[in-house]
Amino acid sequence: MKETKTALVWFRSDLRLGDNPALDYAIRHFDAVIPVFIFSPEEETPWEPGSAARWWLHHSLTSLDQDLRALGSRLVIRKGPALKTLFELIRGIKAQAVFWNRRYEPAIMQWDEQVKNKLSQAGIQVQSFNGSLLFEPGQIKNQQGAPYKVFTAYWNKVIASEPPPKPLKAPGQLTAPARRPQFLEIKALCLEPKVKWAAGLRKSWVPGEKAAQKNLRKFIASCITAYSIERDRPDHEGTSRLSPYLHFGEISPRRVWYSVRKNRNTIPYLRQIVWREFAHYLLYHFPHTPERPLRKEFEKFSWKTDKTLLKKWQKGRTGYPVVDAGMRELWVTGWMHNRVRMIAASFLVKDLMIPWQEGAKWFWDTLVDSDLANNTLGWQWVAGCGADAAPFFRIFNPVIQGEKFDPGGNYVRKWVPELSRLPDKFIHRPWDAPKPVLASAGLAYGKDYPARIVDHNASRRKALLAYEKMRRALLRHV
DNA sequence: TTTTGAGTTGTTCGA
DNA sequence: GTCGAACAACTCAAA
Repeated sequence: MKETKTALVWFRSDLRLGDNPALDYAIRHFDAVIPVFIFSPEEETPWEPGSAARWWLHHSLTSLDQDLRALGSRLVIRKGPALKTLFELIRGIKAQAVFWNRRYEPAIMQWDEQVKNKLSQAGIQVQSFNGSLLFEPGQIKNQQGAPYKVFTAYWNKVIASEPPPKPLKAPGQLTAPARRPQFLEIKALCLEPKVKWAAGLRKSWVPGEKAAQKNLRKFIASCITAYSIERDRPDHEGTSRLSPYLHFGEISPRRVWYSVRKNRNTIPYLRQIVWREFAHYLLYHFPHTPERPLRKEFEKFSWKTDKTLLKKWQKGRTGYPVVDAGMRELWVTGWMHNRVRMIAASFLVKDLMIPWQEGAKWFWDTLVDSDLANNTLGWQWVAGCGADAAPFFRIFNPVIQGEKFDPGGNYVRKWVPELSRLPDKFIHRPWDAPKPVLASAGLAYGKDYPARIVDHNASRRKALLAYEKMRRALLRHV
């Protein structure tokens, strides 16, 4: 009798069955395939999944397990360390091979290298695949052979290159091995928060591959052509909201790429998908950037550490309605509209002059889509210290931004209900509202809703001065 | 090697 | 109300 060939497929940030290169390869070359997920946050420090991401992961694993059951399989859940666990599984079921889709975070890539070497040395067949990016980050270079630091140049290169591989079909069935290894219940990973805090997340999201596909279809059918304008409106549903699904790999960027029919109207959205790509590319080539600025001169910037102000920002009590709305949306739903992310981030970095790393940490813990590459790029972009960043003197005015992108104030009214009865004219500047207006809106200004914690005009000037100082110091050095 | 043109998302000021 | 320039040079990438 012929020996049964068994392979492990190690699931990580690719919690899907469709367009999953590692799974596809294993099924085509092996008799039995065992899907495995190993939870080992200690191998991701200091960027282990935050609270919101853990909640998402719990439900995403549940969904993946359900989809696997429909194919006659189950997801084998274990706790790390990854290498040790893989060896245990291999011995237990006599597997000959391990396959996985790569992650591109610097620390994880180092672990992967080790895992690959040790497994190979033990005579196990090992192969990793690209399941989460359109292009291999190492392969795109400018004419000088160096990595791009300007998005448009990167974009031009990408669209002039060979298109990414077409997405792979999901398997129709999965042959289980004769003996299944022991596994944990998903609950045993303790991913769900103990406090009731997850209610807002549950109300806002349905994690999982099916939901991801449904959302993509819906977005393409109804929003994508108006995306370039509507994406800036936090009071409308103009974005795809695919970020958490992309982060956990519940949908692949290749699927998105090929589902979007390319014409003039859809380019703005594809550009965003390529921005995600660019973020991973930069993290790959500049692995220190989650902690330190890409532009070195910013290490000399005179940031302020003020725990009280940071807390007020985190809680959405800055006194600037659009900033507070965003921070509260984040806290309740685990997500914030991108336009508002920029406004809120600019406020932290420039109005409060608190280091961008503090903001990045808070976002990391509270976002369901927290992604090291995207989060790093976003914060460094706002702070002016990253690739292709906004110049530092470009400072968002929270009132103007609010009036421009939430003109009816509906976004603010939704998330800052104590302001909801203010007329449009004052919804983004309650400090200007005359007493009778406040009274008829039922608002005790400074009590129900906080007075501004800083004056934007003054803090803007201070930030510009600090920037000027940093530049001068740099020039003296040269 | 040198030159040239361009660079996600802004605000303010003055004409 | 609308428009263009200034902000402040600098770095990047291609020719």
